[in-house]
Amino acid sequence: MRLQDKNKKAAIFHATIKLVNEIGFVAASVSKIAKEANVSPATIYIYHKDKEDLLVSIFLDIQQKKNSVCMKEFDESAPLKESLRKLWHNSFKFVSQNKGLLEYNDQFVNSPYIDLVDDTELMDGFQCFYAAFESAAREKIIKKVDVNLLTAFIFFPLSKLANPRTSGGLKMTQNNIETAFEMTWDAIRLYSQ
Amino acid sequence: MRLQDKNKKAAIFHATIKLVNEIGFVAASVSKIAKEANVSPATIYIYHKDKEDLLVSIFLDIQQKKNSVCMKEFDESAPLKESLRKLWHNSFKFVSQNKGLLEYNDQFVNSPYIDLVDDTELMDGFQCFYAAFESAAREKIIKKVDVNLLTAFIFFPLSKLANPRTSGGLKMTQNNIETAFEMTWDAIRLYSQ
Amino acid sequence: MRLQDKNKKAAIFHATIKLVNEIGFVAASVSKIAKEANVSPATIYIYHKDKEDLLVSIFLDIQQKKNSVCMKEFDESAPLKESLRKLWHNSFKFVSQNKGLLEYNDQFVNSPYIDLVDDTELMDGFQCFYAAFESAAREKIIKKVDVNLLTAFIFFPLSKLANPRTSGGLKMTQNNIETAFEMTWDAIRLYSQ
Amino acid sequence: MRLQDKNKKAAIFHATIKLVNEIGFVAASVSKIAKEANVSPATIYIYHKDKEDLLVSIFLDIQQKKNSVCMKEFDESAPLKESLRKLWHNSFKFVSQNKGLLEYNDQFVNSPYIDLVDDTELMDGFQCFYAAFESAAREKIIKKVDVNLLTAFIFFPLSKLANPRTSGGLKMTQNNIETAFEMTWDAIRLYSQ
DNA sequence: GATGAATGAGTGTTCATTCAT
DNA sequence: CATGAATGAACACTCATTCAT
Repeated sequence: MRLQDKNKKAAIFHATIKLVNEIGFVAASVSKIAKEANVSPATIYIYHKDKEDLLVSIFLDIQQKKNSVCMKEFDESAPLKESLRKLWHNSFKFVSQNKGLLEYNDQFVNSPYIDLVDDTELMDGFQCFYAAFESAAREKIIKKVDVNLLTAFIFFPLSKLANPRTSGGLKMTQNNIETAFEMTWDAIRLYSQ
Repeated sequence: MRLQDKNKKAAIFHATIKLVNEIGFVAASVSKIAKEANVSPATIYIYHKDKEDLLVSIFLDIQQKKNSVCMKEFDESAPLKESLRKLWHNSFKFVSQNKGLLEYNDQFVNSPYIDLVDDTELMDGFQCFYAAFESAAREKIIKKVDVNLLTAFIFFPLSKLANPRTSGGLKMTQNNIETAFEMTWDAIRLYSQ
Repeated sequence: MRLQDKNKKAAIFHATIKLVNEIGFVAASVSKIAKEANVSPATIYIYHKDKEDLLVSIFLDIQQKKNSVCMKEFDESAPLKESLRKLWHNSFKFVSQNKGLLEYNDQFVNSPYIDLVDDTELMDGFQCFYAAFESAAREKIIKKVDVNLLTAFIFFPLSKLANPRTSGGLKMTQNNIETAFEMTWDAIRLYSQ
Repeated sequence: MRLQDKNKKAAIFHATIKLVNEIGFVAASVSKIAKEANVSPATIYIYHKDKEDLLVSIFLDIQQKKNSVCMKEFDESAPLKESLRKLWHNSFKFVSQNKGLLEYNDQFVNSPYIDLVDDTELMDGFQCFYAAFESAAREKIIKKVDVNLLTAFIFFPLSKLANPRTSGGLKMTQNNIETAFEMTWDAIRLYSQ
C-alpha cells in the first residue's frame, strides 16, 4: 500500500493560499489549485471532502498556527498591559514570518465561508484574556465596558496594521508597533480622575 | 420587490446586494442576480459593461452615499473631537438606515475586487480630516503619528462595530456609540505631561 | 428576443434516443448527446432541468405517442377480442413506423429511472381495458383471474415480440402477429364445459 | 456483512448485486461497490479484469445458478406439460430463495451489457426443451409455431411475474403460480378440431 | 431598451483504473 | 493477496456573455 505523501498535502496547502491571495476565492478554482500544486484535481479530494472543506481546514490550520505563536510565553500572572504588549509583538512576528497566511485568513473571515466555522473555535486561544479583562476592570486598570468594545480596539487595528494589504503602506517597525500598542492601551485604559 | 421598467437599474442594484450578502461573491452569479431582480440577464449588460463593472459600480455608489451621510454638516472650523464624534454618529445612522449596504462594502474591500478601485477614491470624502489631523497634532491635541495609525484606530473599530456580522452581537445604542467614540479619542489624543 | 428553436429540441430528442439505444444509459453522457445533436451541452439545460428530466420526459413523450397510436379507433362497445386484436396490430404498426422509440422505452422501464415515473401514468391509456376485462370475465368469456395475470400474457409477449432486440430474429409478419395474438387470446379465454 | 479474507470474492459479488439493484448500473461505481464490500477498489481488479468483466461474470454466475435450479429433476421422457410445470415452479422457488439475483439479471438483460454475452450461452440450459417442443408439435399436443413465439409465452410472463418489481404487487402463491402456468399452457397447446 | 435563447469555456466532482508498498 | 494513494479523463452542470428579435 502506498503511503500518503506529506509533500502533496503541503503543496496543496501552499498552492491554495498563494492562489487565493493572488486572485481571490472567486477565481481560485480547484483545477487551478491542482495545477499550481503539481497534483491531479482528484488528489485534492483524497485530502479534502470538497472545496469548502479545503478552504475551511486551511483557515483553521493557519488560525491554530497563529494562536500558538501569539500566545507563546503567555503569563497569566503578569499585568494585563504586559500580556497585551507581548500579544501585539508576537502577532507581528507571526506575520513577518508567515507572509500570506494572515492575508488568506483576513479574506476568509470577511467572506461567507466564515459562517461555516464555529464561533467559539475562532477566539479559542484568546479566552484566557477574558478573565484578565474582567479582573483588570475590577481593579480599575481598564474601562468597565463590554468585551466586544475592548476587542474592537485591540484586535481590529492590529489586524489592519499587520496586513500589508490594509496597512496603507505603513512599515511596521518595532517603533511603530510599540506606538500602535500604546494607542490601543490608551483606548482601553482607565484614567483616574 | 416588483420594481418595473424605469426602476430596473435600482432592482439590479438591490438584488445584487441582497444576493452577495446572502451567498457571497463566489455564488452570486449574473443569472441569479437577474432572477432576483426580475430582469433578463441581458438587461444587466445594458447598464453594466460586465460583472466586474456591476460589482464595482455598486461599491462606489454605496461608498458615495455613505460619505455624503457621514460628512453631513461637517464643519472645518469645529474642534477635531466634535467633528470625529459627528462622524461616528453619522456612520451608525447610515448603517441603521441602510442595512446591508455596509455589509456589501465590507465584503468588497476584503476581496480582490478592491484592487480594481483607485486607492485615492476610497478615502475621498475623508481627505478633509487629514488637514485637521495635522493641525491638531501641531497643537498637541492628538498624537503626532503616521496618519495610518490614526485611521487604524478611528475607522477600523468603527467599521467592525457598525457591521452586525462582526460586532459580536453587541447592540450599538447611543450609549455604546458614545463610549466607543471616547475610546477612539483616548487612543489618538495626547495626554499632556 | 430570440424564439425557441423547435429544431433544437427535436434534435436533442432524437440524439438522446439514438445514443441510448446504441450505447446505453450508462455511456450516453450529456456532452455526447449534445455533440450528436449539434448543440451546446448548455442548450440541453434550457429545455430540461437535468439529465434525469431529459430521459424521463423523452420516455413520457414516447409513451404518449405509443398510447395514442395503440388506442386509435378503440371501440368500447366492440367485443373484447376485437379490441385486443386491434391493440396488437396497432402496437406493431407503431413499432414499424417508429423504430428505436420502443427500444428506448424498453430500456427505460427496465432501469431504475422507471421509479421516477408515477405508476398510474404508465398504464393510463389502457385503463379502458380494465372495465372490459371485468365484464368479459363476468360473461365467462375470459378467465376470472387477477388483472396482473391478464396483462402478463397480453402486454409482455407483445412487447418482447415487438422489440427487434428481444424478438429472437423472428420477423413479425401479419401472419405471425395474428398467430401470436391468437396465443394470447387462448391464454386468457375461458373454455366452456 | 463482514465477510473476510477468503470470502472477498463473495463479498464483491453480493455488494455489486445489492448496489446495482438499489441505484442501478449508472450509479453503481467501482469504488462504491468496493466500499459496500469492505474491500479496496484495487482488490476488485484482482478478481476481475475490469468493471465490464465484473458485471458480466456476475450475470453468468446467476444465470448458471438459476438454470441448475430450474432444470433440477428435468425428465426428458416426461410429458412436455409436466416438464414445463416443473420449470415454472422451480423458477419461483429460485426467486423466493434468491431475492435480488433475478432482479439484477433482469436489469442486465435489458441493458447494452447483454450484447457482451454470447446469445447461445443465454438459453443454454433450456436447449433440451427445444427438442421436446418439436416432438410435441409433431404429436399435435402444442401449436406448430416458431420457437420464439413459444418462448415469448413461456418465459416472458414468467419473468415478469417472478420479478416483484414488475409483478404489479401480485403475490405469487402456489395457487397463482398454478393458474399462471395453466394460462401459459393454454397459450401454446393445440385444441383438437 | 429589453428580452429569453444560445453557447464555449469552465466549474466542482467522480470515474475506472494503476501504482507502490 | 491486498491495500490506500494517486491520477487523467470524463462527468453533470453553470458560468459570464452575446445574439436575434
